[in-house]
Amino acid sequence: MSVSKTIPVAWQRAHDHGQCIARAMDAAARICESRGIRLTPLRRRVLELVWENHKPVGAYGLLDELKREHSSAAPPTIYRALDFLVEQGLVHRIQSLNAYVGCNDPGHSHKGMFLICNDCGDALEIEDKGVANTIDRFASRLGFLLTSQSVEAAGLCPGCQEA
Amino acid sequence: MSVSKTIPVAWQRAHDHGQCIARAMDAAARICESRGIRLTPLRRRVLELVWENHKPVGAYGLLDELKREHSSAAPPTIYRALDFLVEQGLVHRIQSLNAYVGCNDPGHSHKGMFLICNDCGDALEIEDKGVANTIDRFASRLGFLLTSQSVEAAGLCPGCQEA
DNA sequence: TAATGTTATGATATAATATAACATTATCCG
DNA sequence: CGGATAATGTTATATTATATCATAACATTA
Repeated sequence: MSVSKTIPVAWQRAHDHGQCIARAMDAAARICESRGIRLTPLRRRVLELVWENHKPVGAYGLLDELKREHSSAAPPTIYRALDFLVEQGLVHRIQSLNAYVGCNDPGHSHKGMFLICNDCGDALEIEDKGVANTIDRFASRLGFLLTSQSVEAAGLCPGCQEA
Repeated sequence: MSVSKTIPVAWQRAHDHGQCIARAMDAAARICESRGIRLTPLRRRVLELVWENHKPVGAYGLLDELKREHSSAAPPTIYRALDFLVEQGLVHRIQSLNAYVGCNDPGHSHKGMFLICNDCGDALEIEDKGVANTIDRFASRLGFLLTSQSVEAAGLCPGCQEA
């Protein structure tokens, strides 16, 4: 991992993926196992492709990659796999980009929040109970029954500000 | 305005549009005037159409409405007008719906937050400094330079829970 | 008011994203 | 095994958004 004096350590640490793919695949296998649902080879491969990109990637980008090794793949192929992975919380959908990114911490339900760099396209997933709780409070005060929430912020990451 | 015993007053109040269209059009005219930019008849009419829908409406829905009175309208026509209105903060784009809704409180920059009903499709804009500030703090701690944020929560509004 | 630059709109085409619908194959479970 | 369910294959199409170039309206200055 390279080091910069001007980029906050917190950001660098948040981006230190390490063995993230292997860990993510292991976690996915365990989660599906424990839920009695099927992480088929196709779904597994799509999850790998999402992780291999290391940043949000669109459905058609993934489809192109998948086609190289799986010639029958078509739009429904990739959308079904992505729908499954998102439902199981293994992948997040970034609404503002129409793109998908691996969930850093699958398994226990959590409300994703993303910092998205408009320059390099990277997206950092942040775990924060404060925002989620504030939204929950608002909703319940208004009698609104929440089922999902999406928090996305865009701007420039530390690295892209330097350049 | 109809009254329900089980729907929180806060929600009902938030939905009491009253003379909202007229007010919104006046506000838009004043804002554009003060900024030295042009609220052309086309842009003005698109803003009215957004408001007349009273809930988030897609670009092609607006286009169909616009075409009835403006036969030359095509996709770029509506997207240009919407881009302008969003840039000026007169209209919000709901990312999770690919739809547009009038801004309740244009002029002074504010971070929109929306409660979106999956049943009736209505979206309530909420003004909240808490969420925005939390996101700001996170970003600055990580050295991330924020330029925009989008907070959207989905579920069932009080009315649709009753049904 | 003619020349020029700038902004807005017209018009056509196409890109990019997502789903419908139905056929076929694989897996589960009695 | 055999019937039910779930997953994938296949084709077609719907929906959302942008690229591109041409023309028109408006603004600025001479």
